[in-house]
Amino acid sequence: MPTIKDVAREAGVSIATVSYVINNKDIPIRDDTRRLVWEAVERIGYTPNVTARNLKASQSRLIGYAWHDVPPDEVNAVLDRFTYFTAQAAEEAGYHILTFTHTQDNVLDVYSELIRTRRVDAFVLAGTMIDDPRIEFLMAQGFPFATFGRSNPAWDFPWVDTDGLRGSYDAVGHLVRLGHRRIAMIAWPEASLAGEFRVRGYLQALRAAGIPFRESYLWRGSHSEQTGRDALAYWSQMPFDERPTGVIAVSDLAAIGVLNEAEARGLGDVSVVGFDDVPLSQYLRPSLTTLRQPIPEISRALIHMLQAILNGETPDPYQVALPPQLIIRASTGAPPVK
Amino acid sequence: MPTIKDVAREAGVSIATVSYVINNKDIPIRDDTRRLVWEAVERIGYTPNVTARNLKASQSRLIGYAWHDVPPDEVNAVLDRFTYFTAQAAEEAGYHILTFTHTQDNVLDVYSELIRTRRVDAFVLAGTMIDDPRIEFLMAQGFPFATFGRSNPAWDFPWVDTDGLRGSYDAVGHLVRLGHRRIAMIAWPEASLAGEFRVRGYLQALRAAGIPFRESYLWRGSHSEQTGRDALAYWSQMPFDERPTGVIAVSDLAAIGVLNEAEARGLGDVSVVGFDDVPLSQYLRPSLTTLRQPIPEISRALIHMLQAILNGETPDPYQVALPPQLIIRASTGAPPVK
DNA sequence: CTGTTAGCGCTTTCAC
DNA sequence: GTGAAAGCGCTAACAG
Repeated sequence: MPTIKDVAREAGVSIATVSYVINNKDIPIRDDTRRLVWEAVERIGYTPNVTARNLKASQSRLIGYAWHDVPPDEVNAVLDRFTYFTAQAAEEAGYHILTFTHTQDNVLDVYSELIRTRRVDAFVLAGTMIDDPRIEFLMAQGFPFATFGRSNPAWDFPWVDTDGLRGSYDAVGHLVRLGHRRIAMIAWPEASLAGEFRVRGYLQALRAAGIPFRESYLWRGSHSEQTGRDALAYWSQMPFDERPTGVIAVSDLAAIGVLNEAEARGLGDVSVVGFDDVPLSQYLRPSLTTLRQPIPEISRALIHMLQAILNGETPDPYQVALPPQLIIRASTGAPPVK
Repeated sequence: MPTIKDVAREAGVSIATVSYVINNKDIPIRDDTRRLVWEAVERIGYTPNVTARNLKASQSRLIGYAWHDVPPDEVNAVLDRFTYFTAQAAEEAGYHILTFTHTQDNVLDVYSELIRTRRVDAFVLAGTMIDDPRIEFLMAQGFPFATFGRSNPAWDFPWVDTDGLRGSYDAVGHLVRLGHRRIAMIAWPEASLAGEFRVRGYLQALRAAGIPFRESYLWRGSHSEQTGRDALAYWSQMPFDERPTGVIAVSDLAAIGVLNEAEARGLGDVSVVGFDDVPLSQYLRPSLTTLRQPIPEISRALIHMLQAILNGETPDPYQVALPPQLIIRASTGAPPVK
C-alpha cells in the first residue's frame, strides 16, 4: 500500500508538499507542482491512511451508537430506519457510525471504555428514558453527544425528538373531522415522558374541539398488544352509547391489540390510530392509520448538532421536536350512525 | 488524557516496560515492577489509545457492514436483528462494526474507499445476490469478507446462510402431518437463489410424502403482499376439491397476502406458513406460522470465519447453511374435512 | 514556494 | 530484567 512518502518520491517533491496539495491547504504552491503531485497520486493509487490521520489529529471520525437488543417478538419499527439515516447523514459530515451493544448492567462501562480508548468522537443515543443515566454520565464527562428522545426536562443537553404532542393532536383532529366525539386514548404509564407528551396532545385536541375529557377514556398500560386488548375489553363493557367510537394509541402495537380484540368481539367499526407506522401496518386488516415519525429529518438534525459540537460551536437549534406525519388508512372512518 | 509516557514516569520505569506489562507479553519482568506499573495505570487512569495501537499494527479493528436502505413500507425482518447480533459477536472477538450506506450506483466505490483508507479490516455482507458484484470485487481484491447469504455457486468464498431447503421441507412436513395433501407454494422468480433452495425443499418434501408435484401449485411472483393475494386468487378459481388446502410462502409478506385475500373471499380455512417471522406476525389474525431464521447463530458463525481469516487461517467450516426454526401458530391447522 | 523535522501514542527490536 | 530508540503514516511549524 503506497504511503505519502511514495507519492513524494514519485513526484520528486517533499512529503510536506504532498500533504499540502492533498489537503488543499492555502499554502502557495506552484500549479505545476500540484499537478505533479496529483499525477503521482493517480499513478501509484495513493489514498491517505485514516488511522494515521486520526492519530495525528487525535480523533476517530467515528460516532458511537448503541444498538439495542430487540426480543425477536418485539417491534422495533423505528430504530433500523434511524440507524440507516443516521449513518447516511454522518457520512455526509465525514463520519462513520460505530455500532456497539451492551447488556442492562454494564451500560456505562461500555460508554466509558469507548471514550477512554478514544474509539469514538461522539455518541448518538436513542431510546432515552427520563433520568437516563447515560445522559447524566456523558454530561458529567463533558463528552459530545446528542439524543433521539428527551429526558429529564431540567437537564440541558442537545436532543431531537418526535413531537408526540403534535402527533396526538393531529390524530384526534382527524377523528373529530370524521365526526367522532367519544374519543379515547391508550397511553403508557405516567413515568414515560414520550407517553405524557402524547397524552397532552390528546387533551389539548379535545379542548380545542370542545369535547370534555372523561377519565374512563384514558387507559394506561405497558407497551404490548395485550394493553390494546385490555383497553377495548374495558370500554366494551360500557353502555353502547357511551363507548368510545375512536381510539388513539400510543403505539401501533397497542392499536393492533384494539383491532384484534374488536374483531374477536365482533365490534368491527371502532376507529383506531396507531403511532410509529411499523412495517406491515399497511397490510393489517384493516390497514392501520398511524403517525409516522420523521426519522430522516431526526437523523439529519442530530448529526448537524453533533457536527456543531465537534467544531466547538453551540448547535442551533439545540433542542427540537419534529412533527410526525399522519398516514391515513382504513382503520379510521366515520363513527357508526346511531 | 494520560499516555503510556505518563504511566512510565509515574511508575518510574521505561515506556517499553509499561507496554510489556499492559499487553501481558511473556517477557521476564519482575513481579514488583509489574505491580508498580499497574498501580500507576490505576492511579492516573490510563487506557491505551486504540488509534495509536491501530496505526502501529496497521489495522482498524473495524468490520464494515453496509446498512441497506429500507423503504418505509417494506419489511426488514431480519437485518436489524442481524446487525445487533453481529455487533455483539464482533465485540467478543475484539472488533466493532462500522456501518455505512451506499446508493445503487456507487456500491463498489464505497467499498473500495473503505479499503484504501484502511478504515476497516474486513466486511460482512448481507442481502447477497447471485453474481453479486461486491463479492466479485472483494475476491479480486483479496480483501477479507464473509457473507450472510449465498451467491454464484462456482465462486469460492466464505458464507453462512439460512438453510432454506430445510425450512421449506419442514414446513411442508408440518402441513402433511396436519393432514394436508394439496400443498402449494409461493416462490420468487427463478433468478433468486434463496428462492430456489426453498422451492427445492418443497419438492423434496412432497416426494418424501409421496405427493405428486402439480405445476399449478407453484406460484412465482415478486416480494410483495400482492403476490400472495394473486396466488390465492388464482387458486380459488379451481374447483373446490382441487384447491390447495395448505400454502407455504417464500416470505411472511406473501403469506400475509394469502391470509388477507382468503379473508376477503371468505375462504377462512386455508393453512399458511410464512418465512422470516417478521415482527407482528404473531399478532396477525390468525397469528402466522412461520420459519424463523437462526440469526444469532449466523452472526456468530460469520464472525468466527472472519476471525480465522484475519488471523491468516482458513475458516472451518467455510460455508455453512443453518436450519431455520418452525414457529407454529394459528395460521396452520387441519385441512377442512370434506 | 518547498523541504526538514518533530511529534501524535504505541509496539518491538536490540543493547546493556 | 529493563531501557533507548526506531518507526507505523501523517500534519504542520519552522527554515530556507
